[in-house]
Amino acid sequence: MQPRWPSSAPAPQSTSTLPPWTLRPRTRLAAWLRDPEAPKVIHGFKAALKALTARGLELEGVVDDTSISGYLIQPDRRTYELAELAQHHLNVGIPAATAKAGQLELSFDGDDNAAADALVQAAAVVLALSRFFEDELRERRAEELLSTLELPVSRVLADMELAGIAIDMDKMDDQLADLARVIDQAQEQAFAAIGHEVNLGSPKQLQTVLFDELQLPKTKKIKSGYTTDAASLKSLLEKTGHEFLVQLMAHREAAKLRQMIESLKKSVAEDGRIHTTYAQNVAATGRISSNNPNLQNIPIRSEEGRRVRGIFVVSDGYECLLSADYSQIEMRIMAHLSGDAGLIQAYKDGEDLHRFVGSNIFHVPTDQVTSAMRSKVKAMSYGLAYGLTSFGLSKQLEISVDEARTLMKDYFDRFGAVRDYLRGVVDQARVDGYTATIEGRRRYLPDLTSTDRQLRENAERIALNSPIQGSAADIIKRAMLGVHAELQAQGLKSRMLLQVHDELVLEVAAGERDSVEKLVTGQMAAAADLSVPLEVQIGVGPSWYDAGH
DNA sequence: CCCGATCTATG
DNA sequence: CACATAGATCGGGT
Repeated sequence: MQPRWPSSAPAPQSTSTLPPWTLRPRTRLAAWLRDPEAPKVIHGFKAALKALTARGLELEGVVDDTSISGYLIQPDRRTYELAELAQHHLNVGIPAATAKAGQLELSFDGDDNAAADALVQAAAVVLALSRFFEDELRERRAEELLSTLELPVSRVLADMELAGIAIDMDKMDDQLADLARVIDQAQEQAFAAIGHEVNLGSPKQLQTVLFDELQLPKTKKIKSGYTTDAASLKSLLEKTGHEFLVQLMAHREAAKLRQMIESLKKSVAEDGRIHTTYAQNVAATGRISSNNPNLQNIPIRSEEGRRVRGIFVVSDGYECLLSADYSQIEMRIMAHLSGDAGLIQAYKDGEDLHRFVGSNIFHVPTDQVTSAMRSKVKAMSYGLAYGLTSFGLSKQLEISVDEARTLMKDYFDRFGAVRDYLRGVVDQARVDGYTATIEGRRRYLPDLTSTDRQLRENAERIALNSPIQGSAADIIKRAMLGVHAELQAQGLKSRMLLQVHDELVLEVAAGERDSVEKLVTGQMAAAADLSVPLEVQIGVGPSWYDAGH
């Protein structure tokens, strides 16, 4: 009996990013856990025990029903460990597993019994191995984060995945038909503009058309020549007014939307709903990611794209969809973390932050801040949390580097605490080797001391951003726990469906609208105790489009 | 059939 | 020469 990690194996490396392995699908896992008659558990577990023993691994502690499920619902830990297993090229004894180099995949395409068995076996493996990682968990001071935040959130996510969101198939088909018309026409006119056909979806062929045939001015260089991205096409159009560009851009946008809707259509389950899968262990900052399909990047910025949100609808028995989002949460976190008195007061006073900042750095009264000034300020304020450079700002705003530099200087002259904070974060991270969020979630950044300038500066920008983005992730996770618990406590039938980083989408049961609105606002606002208030905006409507604000 | 490159959607 | 993601398509290489 060898309960130790194989001595030949290298020690697990501490990495800043948790590996992207997921034990899927959580929807079935959640359903299985809720299944009152799940006697197959015991059978599968015994088989797992045997498989483990055969490989010289030992299970410690209580190995009854309770402790099995206890580990089954620890996806963060579970996936981390399975990934480690893969790194060590160990066969975990799961029949459906295929272990390539550096990769381990669990497949549950069989019947439910097989799926359950595989899950239980995976759980047994995790149970056997979890203690190898307890040291690292302790080292990272992450026990509380895991037990009070991530694990409870995991259960909430399981509910959300299982619920899914209803889809209006007719509306979907209408939009597809509309887009097909736009695409056909744009393609036809694009071909007419250059006198021949070309694959509009091939950047390489487009390069030939734009820069060889049409002799348009050169755009930004990329590995394969010159870029044909949207920003460049737009600037080319402004310079040349060429009809081909108009049609190409129209084609790109419509084709992209059609593709997205087609893909969403394929994701609609038997129940007429889309069930995404959330991952807690992919984004290094602590954000949740969504895949299969990704419901966190449904268009909103252009009106054409935004209409896609109209296909996400409220279902029978419910009154409406409700969208609740944090207003400027990252800026507020920056105000809080930096302790900048001016910013904090502005938020406390409920001012329009960008207008307020604009008035300060342009030295005009707030009512004389033009929309051009405001949008510059907005771009800069957001950029600060990304490690903005004057060059980057100049490109973003299409202004000179000098103007951008002046803008930043004026900002820091007025809000010095922000500059000090940003500088301090990087210095501290260099000393500690990691950054931390308000909940203590760490991101290790070994590259901060690299001699490679590119690597080091990348790490520095990551160090600036991670506490901010990560703290926002912490906060909305706390809010989700609060909303989930409070819905239950008040015996409401409304339910959370989606999370989009700073937004929650709920399906409101008949007659519950007022209480849900109050509850969600309250829980989101109270999810963290910052030196600035957390404001929550609410919208309701029959579809996600209508609930937007 | 895999994978890097390119492009684009979101916060 | 901005932070964090997911994913489609193209086209060259295995």
